[in-house]
Amino acid sequence: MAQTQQALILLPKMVKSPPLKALSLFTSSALQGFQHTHQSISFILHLLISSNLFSHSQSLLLKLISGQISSSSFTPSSLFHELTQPHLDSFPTHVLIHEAIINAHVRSQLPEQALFYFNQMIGRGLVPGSNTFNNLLILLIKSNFFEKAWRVFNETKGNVKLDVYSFGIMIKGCCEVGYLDKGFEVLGQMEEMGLSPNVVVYTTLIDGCCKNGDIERGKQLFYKMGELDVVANQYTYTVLINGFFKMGLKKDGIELYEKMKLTGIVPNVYTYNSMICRCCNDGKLNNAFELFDEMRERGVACNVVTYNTLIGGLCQERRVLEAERLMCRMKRDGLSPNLISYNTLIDGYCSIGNLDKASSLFNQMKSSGQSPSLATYNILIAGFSEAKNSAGVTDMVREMEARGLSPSKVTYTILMDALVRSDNIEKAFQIYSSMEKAGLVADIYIYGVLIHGLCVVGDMKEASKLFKSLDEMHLKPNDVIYNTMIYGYCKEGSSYRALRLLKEMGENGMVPNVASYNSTIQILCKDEKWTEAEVLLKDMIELGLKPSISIWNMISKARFDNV
DNA sequence: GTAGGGTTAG
Repeated sequence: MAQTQQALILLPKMVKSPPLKALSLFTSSALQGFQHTHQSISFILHLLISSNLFSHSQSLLLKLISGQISSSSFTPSSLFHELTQPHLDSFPTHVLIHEAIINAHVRSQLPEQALFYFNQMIGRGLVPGSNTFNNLLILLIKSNFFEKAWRVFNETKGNVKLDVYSFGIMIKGCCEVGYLDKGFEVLGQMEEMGLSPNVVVYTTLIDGCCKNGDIERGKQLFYKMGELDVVANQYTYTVLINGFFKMGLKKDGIELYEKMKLTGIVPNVYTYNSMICRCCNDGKLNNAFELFDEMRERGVACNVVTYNTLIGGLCQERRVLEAERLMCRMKRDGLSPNLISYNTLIDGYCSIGNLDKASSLFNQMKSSGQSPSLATYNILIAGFSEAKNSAGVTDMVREMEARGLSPSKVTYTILMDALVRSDNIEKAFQIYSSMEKAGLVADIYIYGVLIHGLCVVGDMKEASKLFKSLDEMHLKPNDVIYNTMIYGYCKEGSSYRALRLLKEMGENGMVPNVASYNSTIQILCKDEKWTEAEVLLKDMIELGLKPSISIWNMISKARFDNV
C-alpha cells in the first residue's frame, strides 16, 4: 500500500520530465521494488510511443510480459486490456499501442496472445502495418499454427496493409506444410492485387515444388519468371538444380548447372555443395573432388557442409581412413568439425566394424566440446549391435539416458532389428511393447522389423495379420516390407501369395528386388506354374535384373520338356 | 533482427 502511494507520488515528477528521464525514473523505481499502477505504466508507454521511442517502449513491454517488472495491482493481461481500451487518445497512438503490444508478444514467442491482440485490433477497425502483420504470420507459421496463419491471412487481408513480404511468408508457410496448391493460390492473389512477385517469391515457390515432389511445376515457374523478366539468381538456380538431383533427374540438374554458368550466374558454395553431394551419392568421388578443387580455383570458400558431404561420400565407399584425413585437413583449413562431421565419421567406422576407433572419435568429439546428439548414440548403438557387442549397446543406452536423451523410434528400431537378426523375436516384441509404454507410436520401419522377424521364424500367419493391419493404421508398406513378405511366402511355398504381392508392388510404383523375383519364380516352377513363371522372368529381364542360374535351369528344362 | 538455397543417423 505504501509502495503504491510512492508510485503515485512519482507520477507528477515523471509528467514534468522529458521522456527518457521519465523512463529512467520509472525503471529505477521499478527495480527498487516500487509497485507501479495502471496509470504510471500507461503514462510512460504513451509518452514513449508518442515520442517515437519505440525500442524503449518495446523493451518495457517485454519486461512486463516476462514478469521482470510486475506489480500486485495488475497482471500483464489486465494491463494490456486497459491499455487497448478505446478512449480519448489520439488515433495514431492507439494504433501504435496495439502494434507495440502485438510485437512484444511476437518477440516473446507467444503466438496465441499475439493473435488475440491482433484480432482485437482488427475488431476495433484499426489497421495494422504490414510489419506487425508479417511478424505475426512468421511466428504463427514457425509455431506450427499454419491453419491459424492461413485463416488470419485470408480473413483479414482486406483490413491489413499487405506487401510482397506478406505473400512471400505465406507462400513459404504453405510449402512447408505441403500445401503446394495453396502456395500457388497465394501467388495468384498477389498478382490479382497488382503486386508483382519478385525473384524471392518465385524461388520460394520453386523450392516448395521441389520439396513436395512436383518438379514439373517448379520448372514451369522457372520458365514463367523468365517470360516475366524476373531474373533468376544464385538461389533460384541452386534450388532447382538441387530439386532435379533429389528427383533423380541427374541430366537436367547438370544441364541447368551449365546454363547457370553460361548465363553468367556464378555458382556459390551452396551450388557446389549440391553438386558435390550428387557426385558422392552416385559414388563418383573423383568428380566430387574435382569440383572441390574447382571451388578453390574460383575463390569460392568451402565450408563445413562441403567437408561433411565429402567425408560422407568417402565413408559410403568405405574409404574411412581418407575420410578421417579429410577431417584433419578441414581443421587445418580453420573449420571445426560439427556434430554432423563427427556423426558421419563415427558411422563410417561403425560400418567397417571398427568400434574402437568409433569410440575414440566419440570421446574426441566430447572433449572438443561437441555434445553428442540422439543421432550419435543411435549410430553407436547400431554399430555395437551390428558387431554383436551387447555390452557396448547397454553402455551406450545407459549413457544416452544419463544425458537426458530418451530413446527415439530410431533407437528402438535399431535395438529390435538387432534382436530379430539374432533370432530373438520374443525379446524384440518385448522391446516393442516397452516402446509403446514410453508413448511412442510405431511407424512403418518398426512394423517392418517385426514383420521381418515373423517371416524369419516362419510365422506367416502373424506376419500377414500384421501386414494387413498396416492399412487400418494408414501406413503404406514400403518396398523392404513387401520384399520381406515375399521372402516369407516363398519360404513357406505359397507361390500365389508371393505373386500377388509382387504385382501389388508394381501397382504401387515399387520395384521388387532380385531376390523377390528369383524366389517367386523358383517356387512357381516347383508348382509347375510355368506360364506365370515365364511372365515374371520376362518382367525381371526388362527391369535389368539378373535371374539366378537355377531359374534358368528350371525354365529351360520345362521348355525342353514341353517341346 | 519481416520472405529464398546445400550435409548425417533406422
